[in-house]
This record gives sequence, structure tokens and C-alpha cells, in this order.
Amino acid sequence: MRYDNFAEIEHKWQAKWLMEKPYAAVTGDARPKFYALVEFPYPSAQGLHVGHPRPYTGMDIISRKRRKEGFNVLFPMGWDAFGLPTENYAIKHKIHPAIVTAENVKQFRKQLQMLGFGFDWDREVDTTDPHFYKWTQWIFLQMFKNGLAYRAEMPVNWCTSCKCVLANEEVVDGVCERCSSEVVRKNKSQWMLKITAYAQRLLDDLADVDYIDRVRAQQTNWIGRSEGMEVDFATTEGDTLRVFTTRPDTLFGATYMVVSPEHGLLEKWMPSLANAEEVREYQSQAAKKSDFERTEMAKDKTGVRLQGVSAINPVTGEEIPIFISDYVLITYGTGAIMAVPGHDERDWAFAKKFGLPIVEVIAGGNVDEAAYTNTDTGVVINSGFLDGLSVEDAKVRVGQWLEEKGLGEKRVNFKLRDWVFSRQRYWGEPIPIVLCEKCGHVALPESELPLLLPEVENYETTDTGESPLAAMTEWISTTCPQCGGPAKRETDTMPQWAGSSWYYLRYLDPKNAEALVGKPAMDYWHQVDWYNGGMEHTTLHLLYSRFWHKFLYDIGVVPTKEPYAKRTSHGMILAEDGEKMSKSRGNVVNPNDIVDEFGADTFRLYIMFMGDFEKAAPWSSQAVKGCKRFLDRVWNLMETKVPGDESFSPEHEVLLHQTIKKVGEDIDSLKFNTAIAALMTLTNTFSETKPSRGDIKVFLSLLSPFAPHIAEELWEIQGFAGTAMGTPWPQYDSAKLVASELEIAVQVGGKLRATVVIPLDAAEAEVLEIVRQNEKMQRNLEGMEIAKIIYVKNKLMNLILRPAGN
RNA sequence: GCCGGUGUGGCGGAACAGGUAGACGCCCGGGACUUAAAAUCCCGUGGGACUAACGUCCCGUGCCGGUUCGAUCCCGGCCACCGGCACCA
Repeated sequence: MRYDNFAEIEHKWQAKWLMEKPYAAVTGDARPKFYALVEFPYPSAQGLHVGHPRPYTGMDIISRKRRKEGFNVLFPMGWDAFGLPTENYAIKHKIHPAIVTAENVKQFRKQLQMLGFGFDWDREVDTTDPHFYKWTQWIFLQMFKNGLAYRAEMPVNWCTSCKCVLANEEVVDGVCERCSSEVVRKNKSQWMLKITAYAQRLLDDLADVDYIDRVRAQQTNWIGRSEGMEVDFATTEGDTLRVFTTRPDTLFGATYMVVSPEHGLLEKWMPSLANAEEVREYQSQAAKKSDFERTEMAKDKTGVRLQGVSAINPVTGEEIPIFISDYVLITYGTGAIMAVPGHDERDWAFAKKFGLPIVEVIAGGNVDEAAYTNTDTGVVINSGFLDGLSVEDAKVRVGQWLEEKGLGEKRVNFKLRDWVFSRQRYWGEPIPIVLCEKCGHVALPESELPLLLPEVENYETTDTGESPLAAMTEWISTTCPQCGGPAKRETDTMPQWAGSSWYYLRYLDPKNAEALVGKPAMDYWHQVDWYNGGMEHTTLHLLYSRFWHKFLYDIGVVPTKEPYAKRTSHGMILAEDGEKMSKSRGNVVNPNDIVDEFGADTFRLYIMFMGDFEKAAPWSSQAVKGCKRFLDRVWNLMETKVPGDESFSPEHEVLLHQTIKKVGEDIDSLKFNTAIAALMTLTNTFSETKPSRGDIKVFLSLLSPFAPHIAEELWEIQGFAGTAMGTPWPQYDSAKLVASELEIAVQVGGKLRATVVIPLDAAEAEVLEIVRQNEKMQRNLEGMEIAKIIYVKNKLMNLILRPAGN
């Protein structure tokens, strides 16, 4: 019989699980705790897509194994529901985003339950729920009070036709995604969060967490710490032009300087510039460029030389030209650089283009051909008192010299920038701040939280680029909490990243009205043990939430410095054609179709079996069948009760122990594909020699994390005690992992020539004797003598031969 | 341009830590069952040469070289593809 009544069986168990709540996490339980987390989804109108369940299934399998190992597991789910698509849908269909969200959430929840995930549904959170965002606002207020939230002028993308602020995502090829009109950069005063204050700690504490290498590397590079010096250059206008450099050792080679188009000194110099017009034109061109264009990897360097102002190289005393160019960014360092074309590739390219002198100050390369950037072996030349020093020594020496003269100081710089926290949008958390004419920006009292989103007529940004909330005159007008005078509410809202920066904490105590998390829950769970999520969230979400967590640690809300003890990542599921699945390409696979045709267990097995969990893998509608056939075979073998005791059959004993070991280790290292392959291998041998009752029991116990419905059904049919999911994870006996005899390879000069069967752990002499008896080897050995034997126990014997008798 | 990753049969992918390359699955071919088909079960399945056959040998993990008794794995140099990017001084 095939396993064709899967729909009925899966519904039966899902209904039972909803009733009996076997996945409920118990705060304060005596068992050791294990908090498994997956990134909560954005509930879009399209519903669940086959990409979502891949990480959920992976962590579900791990959670189920941990439960069987005796852990009190917390595996929660929720909704990251604020955001653009819902807002755009609301604008288009004139439906309140809250209603759209509720419908989408309902659909997502139903689909997730259909897949049999062991989420604790009593802990569901929703970032758009005022009971939740009350605490998002609360955290913002604490940051404001601690000086981590501040106002700054920042450029935004402005669509000249829609007259609204666009997210980077809405700017496609420099034009508005919706109307294809020109997008320009416009400065706007915005709320910023000072993540840079935590840069060093975000970097240092990576040492204390278990993140996979590529996540750690990406975070490290994003934070981008570099040690160098700030050096002051005098100018012919009598100012000081300060630069940051990591290579003060090359100071003698600095033949020109470059400032960013936004540099503050430019305005002051303007009257002295012979080509002020040209400079202004360059500035306005640079300002027009979107972030995307400006950072696009221009092959050609552009720039304008300032005519009438130059700088003095402090060590050579030479006058050197100053340029303005957009390859220098105002947001990094001091917004100005000293250019050393001999030893920096970008400076070299720029110098070649503008015909500037290139001076070699580190020996070892040929600066006429290319910049020489090797710092390890180079020796300093053409550099006065630095001549003959290594790069490293020269850095120290010139540093001392600059410090003595008061011309420079040591400085650590980070690439990491502060976080622009304002959005001119409706569907986000209102920022709980009022602007008082007398007192300035004032925090709302905590007693007034949550500050609810008001009902508005229109969800679109206003013509002036303000949030839709700006049109709510009644809501805006308020009184200052500090002086009681007239004041206005902040009308910007928070970005989608806000709620997701702390949601994992709310799962610990989701219904607490008095605190973000109550003390008992915080003390018991304290940290996520294992967080799996996409690589695309490595630099933004993951870093933002680490930042918020550290802040909460500093103000005594959480007991740990880091939110996640362990972070792993999964690969994307691609469409059958190897391309990304997307609605526009029309290649999206809907999980509902697969579940209808094959069942949830087959679906779960396939997305885990399809390839390496950590790498991208294309969908195959053909290959799904293989997993269904596997379950058919399992069903066929076990659908009638097998009598007997619960011991292993002698024929399968070794393989069973091997499989227990393999499946267990593979789950813990995310190798779900090979774990399933091992279960398939076991099933194949069961087809040859029927499994005993004991064999079946262990098999179902191993299968249950992957395919929980069929495992429970067969468990019930066999009449085993309890449930498959509740039965302890099987243990293997190391002594029984290997048979008494095994086959090893015999090589001659490293090439396979034969295989022989030897007793386990046989000694070299014994194996050699067996090899000499082997017919094939006798042919190989004829007329030869053995010069050398390499024997690897239980693996192979490699013989090095030479002609006999010489 | 920079950073990160990946290249293994017709396909998805295995191969602990340098030790029998291709587990497991898909596709495909042959057979059994069937009036027939589907489903199922059994057998075969990296390429090539030789053999009536049992078999035997050669080649083979993107390319070129190196280390080693032995390399998909380590080292050097290329090529291709994928992903990310904030030209980071």
C-alpha cells in the first residue's frame, strides 16, 4: 500500500498538537533550556513561498531533536509586519494596513501550521500590535535619554514627480520605481541612532559568540576598524585641512589632496577660487547622484582642481594641489584625504588621469607601472628622516614626529555609520517625541506609551516630503511634557528594522503588560542559543539587534552582552531554472501545491534533502517524488503491527548504530541532506531483510524530527508507548558501530589495484599476508619486491614496488 | 574595482581530519507484473579501450603547475559563474 491517506493523517496530528500543545515552552522548568530562533517573516499578501520553510524546517528538526534529548525548548514564531509592501497595498486598494496585515498573518499562520512546525503558538508576537510596539517606543526613549538618538541632516531619495521620499529599494537605476521619473538627493533632518558608539564592542564581542565564519567575516568587514592617524595640512588660505590616513609612513609621497564635494572648507575658499563656477557645478552634479550612482564603481575618476588654494605637505614643505572629487566620501574619516599615488591604487589612477606627480616612497615596486601596495617587505625611501625604515617602523617614527609638532594624532576609524532611523511613512511605529518651541525635542512620558498610530485619510507621503501623519493636525498638536506649552508631535515613523531589533526578547514573556520582559523569564531564558537566518541580514538586522541588545544590557534590562550565542545561515531556494524565484519571473513554487499533492512530510523531507542547507539549491518538481517514494516504502514496511520485543535484529544492528550516530551528528551540523540519505539507506536494507519491532521503533524515533506526522501515525499503529516525538533520542553503542570484518583498499604506488577483506583492527603483518594471498596482487607482485609499505589501519595498504633482485 | 562564496556524472548532490571519487535521490535504459497504461518491484547507469564471456586496463573532481607513497581536499598561478558592496584613504 502506498501512503496515500497522508492528508487525513496530517490533519489528525496537527489538530491534536494544537489542542495538546506538546511544543509549549515552560518558563522556569527544571530541564535545561534551549532557545531556537528563526527570522520571523514579513507577512506579505503573496503568502508563504517555498523559500520560507527551509530555515524553519531546519530549526524545527533541531528543536525536535533537542526536545527528545531532554531540553525545555523555546521555538517561537511571529510577524515582522510593519513595512512598505503592506503600505503600498493599502494605498492602492484603500484598505487600512492593519486590516491587510491581519489577513496576511492569518494566511501565513495557516500555512505554517499546515507544515507541522513545532512552534509555541501561545508566544506569537506581531510588531504592529500596540502591546508590542509600546516597548519598541520605550527602547527608543531610553536611547534618546542616553544620548544615542539624535537629529542630523541626511540625504533622502526624492522623486521629483511623486513628490515623495523613496527607500533605496524603490530607486531602480536612478529613477523612481513607480513613475520612472528622476530621483534626486534632498537633505532632510532625520533621527539617527548612534550605533558607532558601540562599534568597538560590536567587533570585540564577536570573539564571545559562535557565528559561522562567513557571518563573522562580513560583520567584521562591515564594522571596518582601521588604525591610522589624523594629520593636519596647512593651506595657503591659512586654514588647517585635516585628513585621516592609515599610511602616515607615506607622507613624503603625498603629492596632492582630495576633499569630498560636501567638505565644509569649500564654502570658505569659494571667493578665492578662480574656478568657483566649475567647483559649484561639480558639487551640484555630485549632489544629484543617488547613493547608488555615486558609489557605483566608476571606472573613470572625476574631479576638479581648486585653482587658488593649495596645501602644504608638512614634511616636505612643498605646496601641493587640492582637488574635489566624489570618490572621497564626507561620511568616512574627515571627508578629505592626502593622496599618495605611488602606493594607493585609486590615487594612482587619479594621478595618471590628471597628470600629477607620482613619487616612490616605498621601494620594491615600479610606480610608473602601478601603485605598489605591499606593506610587508617594503623599505621607505625618498623620505628624509624615515629613509631605510620598514613600513611598520616608519609609521611609529612619523607618528611621534607629528605628535611632537602637534600636527597629528593617532586615531581609530570605523566604516560603520550611524543608523538613519526616520521614515516619512505611515506604517511604522510613531516616534514618541514632541517638539516644543521652548524646550526643543522632548521625550513623551513613558506613561503615555504606546503612542498609537492615528487613523489617517491617506497613507501617502505629503507633497513636502513629510510623513502622512503630518496631515493630522489634531493629532500633531499637543502640549510639551516638560513646560506644558504648545508642542508638536514627531510625524516620522520608525523603520522596519526597529521591531526586529528586539523581537526575540518579547517571545520570552509576550503578554507582559508591565515590562518588556519579566524578570523570571529573562533570568531563565537569558539568550538565544541558536539563531538561523539569511546571509542578507548579516550586516543590517543582525548588527542592529546586537547593538540594541548591548544597549539594553548597559541599562540593565538584559543579563547578557550578546543576544545570540550561535548564528548559522541557510542558502536560497532557486527556481527550477536556477534563477531567483520572483513574482515577476512567474517561477514561484507555492508550498500549498506541494502539500496538496504529496503531503507536508514529503515537502519537509524534500526541502531538507534537496541539497546542502547552507548553499543555494534549485527546486526540482521531479525530485520531490523521490521523497514521497521513500515515505511510501516506509509506510509499506510498517503499516501493520510487527510483533516481538523491542530489541534490534542481528542483521541490522550495526547499520542501526551507524545510522543513529550519523543522523544525530548530521542534524547538529546542519547536514540534513545526508541524514535523510542515511535513513533512506536503512529503509533500503529493511526492504531486503524485514525490520524487527525494535528496528522500527528506533527508525521512527529518528524519522520523527523530519517527518513528524507519519512517524506519530506509525508509532501509534505499532502500539509503542507514548509518542515518537516524546521518546528520548536513541543512543548508539560505539562498540557496535563496526562489523568484525571489513574491506580495505590495496594500492601499488598510490593506485588502486585490489580490495581485500580483513579482520577489524588487523595488524600490518596480518594484512600483508592477506594481500600476498590475493590473486590480483600476486600478479602485481610478480618479479617485484616491496620497497615500502604504507598501512593505514582499517583503511588501506599502499605498496611501493621495485624490480626484484637489483 | 573591492569583499565573500562556488566549480565533482545527463541533473541535485556525497566523500570524517590528505587514504577505494560519485553515497542518497532524480532522470534515463532493460526486465517482471498487467489486455494495456499508470503505480510498484528487480537489474543497469562517469567516459573510453580490449574481451565470446568472467573480466582487464586507461582517463576522470574548472584549467596549468607544485608538495606527497597517495590530492576533490594542501600550496602557487589562472579561468568561469554566483552573491554582497558604503570607491573606506
